[in-house]
Amino acid sequence: MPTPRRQAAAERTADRLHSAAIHLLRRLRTEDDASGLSAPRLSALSVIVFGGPLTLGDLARREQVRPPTITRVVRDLEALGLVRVVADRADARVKRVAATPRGVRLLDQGRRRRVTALARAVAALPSADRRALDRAIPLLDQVARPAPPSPRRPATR
Amino acid sequence: MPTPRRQAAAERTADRLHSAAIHLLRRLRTEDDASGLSAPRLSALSVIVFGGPLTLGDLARREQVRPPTITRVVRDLEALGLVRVVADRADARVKRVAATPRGVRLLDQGRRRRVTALARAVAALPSADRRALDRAIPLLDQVARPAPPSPRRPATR
DNA sequence: AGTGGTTCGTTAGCTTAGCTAACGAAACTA
DNA sequence: TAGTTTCGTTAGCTAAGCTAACGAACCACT
Repeated sequence: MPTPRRQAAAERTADRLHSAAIHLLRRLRTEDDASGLSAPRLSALSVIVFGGPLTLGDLARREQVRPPTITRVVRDLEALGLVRVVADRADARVKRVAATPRGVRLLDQGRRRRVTALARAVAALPSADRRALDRAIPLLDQVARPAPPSPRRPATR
Repeated sequence: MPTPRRQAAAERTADRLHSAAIHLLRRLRTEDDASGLSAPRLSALSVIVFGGPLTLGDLARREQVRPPTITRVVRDLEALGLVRVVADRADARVKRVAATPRGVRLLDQGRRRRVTALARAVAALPSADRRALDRAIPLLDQVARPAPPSPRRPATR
């Protein structure tokens, strides 16, 4: 494919991908209700569960939001008994946040529900379509990755 | 494929898709600012541009939001001079919304800017991968769609 | 011709989740 | 010890979603 046409085709793909991602996210969000947690809270909880005890600043960076947003999310999650905030012994400015057993349990159930709804839709596809989807997922992750400094893949652990 | 294994495979696919969608959306969100339009507005404008004149109800369904949300989005897009709302001649209840030339232009420019990074990543893929990705996008939209009443695709125009 | 239900879109008002600006407390530096 | 930086919070704004309630237009059926 000549370069200009290839570029145009890539932009069309990127545009449709953008739209599809928005729609998919909306769809997933409707499943959040069942868990009782909204998407941002679930996402933060997920990071806390898998990321171990984190400072609030780290959590904000991982979630790509500003500190005040994290303050509120953590406050709410704590009020729900899903996380526990403890003072750092070495530095009195920082707070560390960790998941409670209840938080871990709820995350797992919530995620399962979300995935299950999606899985039903996936299972309803003809098998050729399922294979096509399966094959595309690593590509999604790849294009979602921030532009690497070198064209060569830098041995990502 | 036997049903239990098929179900398990679908759950794996759904799980990975869930994760990929989150990553992709985060990545895209960082590019949104350049266009001057928020993601929901851009998405609605895109549907209007490519979907021809639409009723507000149709637009709401396509965007998977409730009517009041669309009322507001369209009002704002109209105030920005990007779309035009006209009365339907046959039915005085409905309104049709179409893109203005400025809307088309802005979508194109905004889209171009916004998806450039993504398009670069897409263009960097081997052509077989690009084809695979392209093929999967309608499937993403399909699994994102709320569960249809019948398993048979109902001849969608 | 009217009457009763249905559909389309809007208005009102609420919630959630993001942001910036400003600030206090703690830590670091010189 | 005095100034600067860092961490998190508070205050207050905006965007974007929702439900409930409603008016206007249409449709069906006497």
